[in-house]
Amino acid sequence: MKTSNFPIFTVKSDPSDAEVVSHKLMIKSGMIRKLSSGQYTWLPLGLRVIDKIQDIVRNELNRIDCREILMPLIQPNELWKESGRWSEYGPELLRFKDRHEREFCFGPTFEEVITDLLRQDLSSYKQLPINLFQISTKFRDEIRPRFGVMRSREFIMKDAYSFHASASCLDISYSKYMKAYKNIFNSLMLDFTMVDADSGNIGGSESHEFHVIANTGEDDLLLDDSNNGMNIEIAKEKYQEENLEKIVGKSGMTLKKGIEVGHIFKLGTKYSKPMNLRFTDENSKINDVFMGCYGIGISRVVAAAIEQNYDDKGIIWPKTMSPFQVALIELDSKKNTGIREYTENIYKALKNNGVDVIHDNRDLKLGNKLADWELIGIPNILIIGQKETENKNITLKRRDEEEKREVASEFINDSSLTV
RNA sequence: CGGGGUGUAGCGCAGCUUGGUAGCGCGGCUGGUUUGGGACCAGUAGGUCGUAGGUUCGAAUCCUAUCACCCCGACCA
Repeated sequence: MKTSNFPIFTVKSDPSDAEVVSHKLMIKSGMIRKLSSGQYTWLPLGLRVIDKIQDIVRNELNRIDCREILMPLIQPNELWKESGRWSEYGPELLRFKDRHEREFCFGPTFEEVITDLLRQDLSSYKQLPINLFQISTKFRDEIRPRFGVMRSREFIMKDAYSFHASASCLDISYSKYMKAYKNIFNSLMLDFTMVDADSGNIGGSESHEFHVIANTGEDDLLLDDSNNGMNIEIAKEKYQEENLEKIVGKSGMTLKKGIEVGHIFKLGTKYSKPMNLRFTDENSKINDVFMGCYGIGISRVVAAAIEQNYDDKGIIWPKTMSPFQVALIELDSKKNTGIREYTENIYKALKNNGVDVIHDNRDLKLGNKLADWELIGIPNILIIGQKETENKNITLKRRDEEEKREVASEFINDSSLTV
């Protein structure tokens, strides 16, 4: 990839309407632009980060044999009436009529649609378990969207659903997802915790939340020294206490702020029963299907990762979700074709090595280019100008190091440049 | 929905109190000099001052309405 055909839209000044650091940095680095409140366009740079996260999520879900599907964004109200949520779900559910006066809603979550899907094709216990997921844009008409993509109305979510012949099978699957989620957030290199949670609007018997720990988080968590614990609603119930300070005293644990990036639920038969999703078991008996559902806020993960990894220069990406592994800066190439040739060779060699590299061939000064790539947060910056071309070496500036250093051109084979 | 705030050039802002026909920084474009941490000089383009109405000889400025956006709260994955 070269900057000549990969638009870089960095800006110098802080956007006037951004409050939290992730929102500011996502705008400044040119990852997103606002369309209207709670709705953002993902630019090429931002979308690369989304893609990196999705790759990791897909990989882990494939490992537990969860298969990908894609469901429509707009859903007919009949299904929601069947489940009872047409009346239960608040104004967050954006409803509208089509030209035939049929009522629809924008999908905030997909239990109804997938339950309907499965009841058409599921009949026997021999087909179970079934695990499906999708990654798609969801819409929730938030009371107050805020903090950029942290709490937006349109957002990208991975939602998975599992279907089982019994509660014990659901339990087994639930722990598989729990493990997969831990793998996902470990792969994303985030400081996170899993806590006992309230199942809220989605419903069901048991649920756990995954939080990225960050001071700017909107959720209160009660955690012990190893960051195990529960969300604050559960804590209030458990300790029969509303006052947060008293809860801390009673529990001996600490209050921390978290950004909820994942939530897993044991739904049981909450949807299968009212919507008649049933199967015939080995004794020819008809039973309700046991279900689980498992969400990850992909777009929110991006913001959460930044809240946890930045400095005064900009973002510091965990390498697994960085839009690029290497920014290759070419200097002064106008006056000396040897520089261009040497840089081009390094670029090609990096690509041949499978390094995810962006070649900055813009006609800008070193300071401008460094500032851009440090703002964007690329882990490795390689600089090539007159000096390096003559010495046949490269200057390396790591995002997490203060000083630049000269390395031999063979450095392009270094394993630290790949994920 | 309640409270607070902001809308002026692509971005960030000043001007508004005290009405006289719009300015600064950054960015853009052209030319030149530069070039290893956000260069300099010269020139140039770009704005129905959120929108609508009103007051006035005259409105970015005063009045009314309205819309959008941000913050706090209630709510929520």
